[in-house]
Order: sequence, then C-alpha cells, then structure tokens
Amino acid sequence: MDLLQGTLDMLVLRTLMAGPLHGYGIAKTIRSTSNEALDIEFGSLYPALKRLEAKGWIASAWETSEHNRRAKYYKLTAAGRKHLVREHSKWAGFVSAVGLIMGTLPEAKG
Amino acid sequence: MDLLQGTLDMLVLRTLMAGPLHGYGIAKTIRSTSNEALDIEFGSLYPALKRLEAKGWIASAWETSEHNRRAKYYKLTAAGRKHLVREHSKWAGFVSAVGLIMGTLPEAKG
DNA sequence: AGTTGACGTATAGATCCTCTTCATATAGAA
DNA sequence: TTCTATATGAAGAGGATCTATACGTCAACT
Repeated sequence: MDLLQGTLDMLVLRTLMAGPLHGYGIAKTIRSTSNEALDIEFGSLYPALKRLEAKGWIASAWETSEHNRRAKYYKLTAAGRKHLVREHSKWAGFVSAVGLIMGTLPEAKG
Repeated sequence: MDLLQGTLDMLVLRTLMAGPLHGYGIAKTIRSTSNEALDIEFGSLYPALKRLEAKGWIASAWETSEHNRRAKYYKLTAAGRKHLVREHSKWAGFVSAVGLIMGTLPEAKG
C-alpha cells in the first residue's frame, strides 16, 4: 500500500531472484519478508507483472501451484537481472541523496 | 529529475525548515545539498508548492529577493512541521522495509 | 449442505504526481 | 545588444498505484 512509484518493479524483480513464483506468491513473499510493512495490492501487482513481461525482464508459464491450482509462474530473464542491478543502484543513490537533504540541512532557523 | 512520487513534498518541507525561501532557491538548495544528485524540475516544484500551500503546510508572501527581483517566499507552518515529521518517519520505515527485501532474500537459485 | 477463508488471476476507472513544453519578465555582465 | 542567471506559472502528457469488481477452486468447519 502506498508504494513509491517505480519501487514495485524492483521489489518484484528482486523477489524473483530467489526462483520462479506466481503473482500471489510474490505478494506474500514481499509482505512477509518486509515484516508486513509492504502490502502489495493485486491491482498494482498484476499490471506490474504485465509491464515487466512486456519489457522482457520476466517470462511466464502456466503451471500447477503447490496447492494444486493453476497459477502463472514468472521467472527473471537475463535482461531482467541486469535491469535489477541498475535499478537497485539507482535506488541506493536516490536514498543516499534524500538522506543528504533530510540530514544535513540546519535543523531550524527563524 | 525522476523523483519518486511523494518524495518532493518531504524534500521541500525539509528545505524550508532552514528558513523561508522562494521556489527557485528551494530547487537550488536541494540540488546543491544533494551534490547535484537531485535536480528538481520547476514544472514539478511549482505545482508541489501550490499543493503544499493548499494543505496548509506552507504559507507564502511576495517579497524582494537578494537579487532585487520579486519572489514568492514560502515558510513552514506549524502543521507543516508536524507533517514533515510524519512523512520523514514514513520514509524511513519504507526505506527500511525495502532494504529487507533487497538484502535478505536469497541471492540466487535455479 | 452451506459457508467461510485461503488460494489464484485479471480488468476498468480514478487518482495522483512528475515531466515536458511553453510563456513571461527583469537584472547584470560581456 | 545579446547572453546568462534569476524568477514564476500553466497546460497537457505520461506513468504508476489504488479501489473496486469479477471470476473460480479447494479445504475445513458447522
């Protein structure tokens, strides 16, 4: 909920680095790995998966889940892996830059 | 450029904590304080300032700048100060949660 | 037998923010 | 007089997320 734009793609890609997973599983993994801090809405997730697949960063295949249901499994492509590295780097740089603003300015003044 | 949505407001509010400043000065301050990493577009900044003022987090007044030009100076309100604290806290929580995802998942797997 | 809850995918429309582009204007330096 | 830095602002495009909704299965409880 209330994810900053552009972050979801990186999170999904990073989650898929651990192996192929279906949409529902991706959301559950992100939720639990973040200690329930990040709650991905399916209305955000599925469009994101489409986007990612259209860009060639993930590939999908219908399979049977561990609960014996049909589920579309997504896996990282080589291009996706490279993109993830770039995005992670950009994210780190951004967080660092924001840290400079939030931390180095004078605390108060008339 | 390419700011993550929702971050600009926090950055502007934080910058104004150092004292009243006009739009142009806010952009310059953010740019230099972040070592040129954050480049605020005026097409993003002015709508943001309007938004912030409409919500009562900043207040404005026309004055004369140090370069002898008319400039609208913005200053943080008490409500803005409180909002900034909340947003900063949310930001820190979000960064921390993203860190959990990006750092704690297995690096790779078939 | 009926219902609840976990599992799963998917779309449409609204909303919000940022970016690009354009328009306007003054002061000082070269 | 031409260029650069200083200054504000609006319009429209683009992109991502959220809300709401729909469909469907399986297992467990009552």
